[in-house]
Amino acid sequence: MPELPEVETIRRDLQGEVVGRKIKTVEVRNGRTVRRHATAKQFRTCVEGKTITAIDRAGKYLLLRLDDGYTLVVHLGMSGQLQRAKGPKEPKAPHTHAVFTFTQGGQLRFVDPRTFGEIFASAGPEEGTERLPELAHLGFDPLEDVMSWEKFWVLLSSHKAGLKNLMMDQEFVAGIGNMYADEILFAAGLRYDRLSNSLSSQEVRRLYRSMVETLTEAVKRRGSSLADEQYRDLFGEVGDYQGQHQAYDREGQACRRCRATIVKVKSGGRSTYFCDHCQV
DNA sequence: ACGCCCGCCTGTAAGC
DNA sequence: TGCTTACAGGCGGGCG
Repeated sequence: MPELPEVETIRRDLQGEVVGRKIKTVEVRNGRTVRRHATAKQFRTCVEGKTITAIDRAGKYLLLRLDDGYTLVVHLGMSGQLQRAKGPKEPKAPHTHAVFTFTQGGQLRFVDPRTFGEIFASAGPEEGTERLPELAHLGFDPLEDVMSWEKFWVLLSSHKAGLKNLMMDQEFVAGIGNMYADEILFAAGLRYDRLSNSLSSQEVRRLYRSMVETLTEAVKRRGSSLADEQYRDLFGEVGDYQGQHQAYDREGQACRRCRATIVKVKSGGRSTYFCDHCQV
């Protein structure tokens, strides 16, 4: 499932591949992927004929800036992929739901078997504002928005929630999903069910540092591709961070730090992996 | 305010 | 062997 490191990897790929290109046509091939527009035609008029000027990211959202101030927003959901294609003759993968064709040739395709992803165009951001109204609910971005650990402590203690639930809450911090939440909490030596307002200053510092370092390292390795998921970058290549995982998807295996057995529990309907010895 | 559950959706894998 | 069931989870919404 694409989380911040996977989305950031694709953002960097897009920067080199589609910035400066003009969208000639958009083909919408199913009724679920393009959302927040009355009709697919209304969406098409928002993006056709426009040139992509920059690629930004907010949490797990990709933001393709267009030359008239519009933003083309892409969320990959659980199984979404963006694929670069040379042209219309290249065979389309199953579940190809949107195809952007550039005037200079070449295509950008959105493929998404589980259709949890979405695409929409926004007229924003308004002059003088930074954030799209549709994404106003998102919390700070762990890599884009640097903050002091003291400020992080204030934010943490203003909630009384289980640490994992809070780290996955996109309104608190944007971009962390089930997999990286487990990896971050392992690196910090903290259990998933510790209450956010119960941490010592040392634990807060460790959590903040673990969040930034884990995500940074995962970006360096171009994200995680597990056996049961389909994450691929813009060129169809798998990531390289899954081999570095300490907790996620390692039930029954030895903890790489203390050799105790990694435990799997269900929390809020989600699988949670942790070391009962290293994480307190 | 927070935890928890559901529905959405398909591919894979385990179970009978 | 073949069908059924469980699981994977991002996100929004509802409920206690």
